[in-house]
Amino acid sequence: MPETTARLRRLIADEIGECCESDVERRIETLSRLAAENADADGDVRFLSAVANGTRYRILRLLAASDDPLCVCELTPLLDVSESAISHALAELRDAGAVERRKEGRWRYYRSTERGRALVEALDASRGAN
Amino acid sequence: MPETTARLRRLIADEIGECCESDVERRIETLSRLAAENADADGDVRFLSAVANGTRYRILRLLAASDDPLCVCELTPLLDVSESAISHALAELRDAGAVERRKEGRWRYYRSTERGRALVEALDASRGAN
DNA sequence: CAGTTATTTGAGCTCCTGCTCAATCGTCTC
DNA sequence: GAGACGATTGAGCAGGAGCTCAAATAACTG
Repeated sequence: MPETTARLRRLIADEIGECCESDVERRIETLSRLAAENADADGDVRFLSAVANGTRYRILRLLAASDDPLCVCELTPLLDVSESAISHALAELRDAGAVERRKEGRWRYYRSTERGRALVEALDASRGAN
Repeated sequence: MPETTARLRRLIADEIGECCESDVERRIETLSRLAAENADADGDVRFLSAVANGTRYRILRLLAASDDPLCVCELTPLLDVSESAISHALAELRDAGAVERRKEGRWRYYRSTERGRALVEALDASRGAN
């Protein structure tokens, strides 16, 4: 990584007049601590990737908004993709921890997790904020 | 859509003993209203897609956590991808409304939007909830 | 236990994503 | 205005995502 810090060094020099190697290192140190605080970046990205898709996001919204859990056959008529696609989608959402499943006879009831609801609420609350 | 409601009909029959066509329609009606309430699904998915990537999510976290806006050259040494990749990433985050830009001489300073911060906070708050 | 029914799983195909490299755009400095 | 500099943009490629179809499970029903 020879060139990655050259510009940063000049930026710091711009800001405080002078800049030696240790100034650069200190700044990088500080910044990298920022993002690390209570983060599980990979887990979060897995969660976000699961939700970042029209079909899956719509499913999550339905489940998050519904008081009682819903079963696959209730989702099917609302989402113009195949039943199979919905099942695949639910599996991904479940892996990611956005959705939970309960078995009951041959029906499977799905509902949103806390985290799923938290995401939907955050998006609703911040809509049009900026 | 010939087959999409057949199972739903049987589910309702399971639940309430009987089920006619209008019961099915009423249920679908109710459910589709659920997800529609204060939603902009496409916009949300665009936003989520922008954030659902290791590089972009790390950038967002850095910007969301930092008190002052950061410039590209401060991000570069923290994110083992090219400067160009970071610029692409920032452009996507900006399009999606997760990040804002301020020009200052030849430097460009980026900071998170309200919405970007809201997302990060929701994820941090719900970590390990389920 | 043979047949339905509700859902899941796997294969496979197409299209989209994320990166790098090279070229370009504005800004500043001499 | 020539050159350096910070950042951006576009082309292009490898690998991943999202869907459908067909086949497999698992549970109930006679």
